[in-house]
Amino acid sequence: MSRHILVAVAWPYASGPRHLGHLAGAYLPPDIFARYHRLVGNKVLMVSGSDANGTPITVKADEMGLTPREVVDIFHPEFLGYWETLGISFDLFTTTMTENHRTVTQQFFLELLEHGYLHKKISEQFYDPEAERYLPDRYVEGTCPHCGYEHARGDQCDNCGRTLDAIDLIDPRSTLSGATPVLRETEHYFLDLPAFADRLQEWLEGKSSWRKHVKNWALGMVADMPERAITRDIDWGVDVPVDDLGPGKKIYVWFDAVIGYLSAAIEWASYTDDPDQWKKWWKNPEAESYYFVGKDNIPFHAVIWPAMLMGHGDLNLPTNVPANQYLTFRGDKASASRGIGRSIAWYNERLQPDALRYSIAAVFPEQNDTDFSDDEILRRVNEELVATWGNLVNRVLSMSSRNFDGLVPEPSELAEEDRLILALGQTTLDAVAAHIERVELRAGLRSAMDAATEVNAYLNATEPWNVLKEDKDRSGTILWTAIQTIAVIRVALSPYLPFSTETIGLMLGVGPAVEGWDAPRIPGGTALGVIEPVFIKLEEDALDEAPDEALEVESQSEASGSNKGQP
RNA sequence: CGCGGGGUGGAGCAGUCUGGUAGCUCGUCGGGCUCAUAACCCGAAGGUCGCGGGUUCAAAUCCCGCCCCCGCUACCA
Repeated sequence: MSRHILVAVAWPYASGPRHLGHLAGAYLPPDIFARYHRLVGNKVLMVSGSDANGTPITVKADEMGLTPREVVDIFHPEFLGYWETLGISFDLFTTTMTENHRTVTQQFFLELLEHGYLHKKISEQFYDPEAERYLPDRYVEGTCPHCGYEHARGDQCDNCGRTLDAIDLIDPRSTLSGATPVLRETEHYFLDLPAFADRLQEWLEGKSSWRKHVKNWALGMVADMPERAITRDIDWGVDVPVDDLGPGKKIYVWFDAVIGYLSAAIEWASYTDDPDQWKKWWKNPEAESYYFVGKDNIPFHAVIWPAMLMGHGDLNLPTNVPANQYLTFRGDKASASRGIGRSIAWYNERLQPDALRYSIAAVFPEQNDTDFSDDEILRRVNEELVATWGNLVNRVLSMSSRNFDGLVPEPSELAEEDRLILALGQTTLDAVAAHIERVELRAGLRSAMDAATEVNAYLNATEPWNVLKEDKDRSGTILWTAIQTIAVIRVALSPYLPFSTETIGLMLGVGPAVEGWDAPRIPGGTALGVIEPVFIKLEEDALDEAPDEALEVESQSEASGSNKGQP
């Protein structure tokens, strides 16, 4: 029976290029997960979009001398380019600037208001009398109350690293005008999170399959939650749908960003011939939803968004939030100034998409921060992808093609060793499926690659190239067996490596598409395609950059913004 | 300060819940093979499992204390 699966992907801020950390944390995992489920026959809806609101966008706009909308118009297309090149298979990648998103957000707000979960509260916030506007924390600078550092930002002190409250700064200054900001009372709507504490706790404790760091962090947070402001004194964002706060208020970005998962599903459905079908993923209690985010976003997706959904009612809560930890580049000194700032686009220009997908998926930081470097990419690609899998395909198919008239050999009687390796195919599919179902994507990839190693060993043991000289039938049987197994491993790897999957399908004579999550049979006599190496072996200096280029990348990274995925 | 996660052979990770001679991928060294993108296969060396106590016949695994790293809502990967 086919399941409905919502694959919700963290919304990247359209404030700068994305880098490999984002890819590993939030974008590649959901694609692998979604591709697998589509092959199994489940109904997948995978949505996300550019987050167009929020301080990072306005900061960036001020920096570039553009309007926030113009900033989004620069980076949103860049993101679309990443997904296209890397095959990240969104059903919809929209933005939070759409009329639809505005409407859905406002309706959500009104629903919570009606249910009594939103309260107005007056608080104090810094106001810049010269610029005539309220200041977000990071627009305020002053002396750190903890260490005395004179240029601490309102949200954090760069010297001692402590998280600050702007109000605690000594001798505060506005970074906009230099003026001394004054505290002003301002009224805002707050989400009554404490009202959900008990329900959240009960709900979270039932999540036995969640990753430990996600569940425990969420549970720890539930124990002591303050009410949380959902409006702000800013002029860029979604309008508050009630007018009793007075002018100059917008919905706070984190509130509208998570609603994007819902609004994007609704927008997607509006383009189909059944505009109501988003409900199959959101209102059908059997439907599942998986939220792919970085670890910094756990509070929003494992606690606050579920609370909002509970308050709204009639919408599905997350099935799982398989948040990844961080991919770090610290270990490689040379990369400290390069790898971090490099955009996904930079790597796309230098690597085959599947090579990048492979090297990242092999090190997904699923349990803890994982260190990564350009050397690691080269190694993973050359020693694992090219040598083990690419070479297996190449050695088997070129031998078959050359000695059997470009056809898949006809098998004769199977030996025990052949049956064993054929059985490996189904075992591998089952193992990979089990891992992906549990969102253990790295382990799933490992299982598939292990199968490739076993086939290589089978070939070394059976030596079809020698057998060929005395017993062509036997040699053909061995090659037929290897081809069947390659065909299965191709299926198992297809969620990870969609591009080479197509290439290999053409070589195998079965066409580019994978039909389903099961072992295909390729009959003897099938015409093989043109056989050539699938993956390009990388030169050692493939990721070294030219000197002049370095400067450009450096400045780009300076300008580049939040690399956080999310609200 | 507090909360969560982590600290395992040269690198990256699994194992910790359900104590019982420390495992995987890569690298290194040696061997085999030669169909294949100098690719593939086999074997070996290499770890007092962050530190110090404790429980136990037995601890990477349970308990206590300490140290270090990452994150905790925005430009930090």
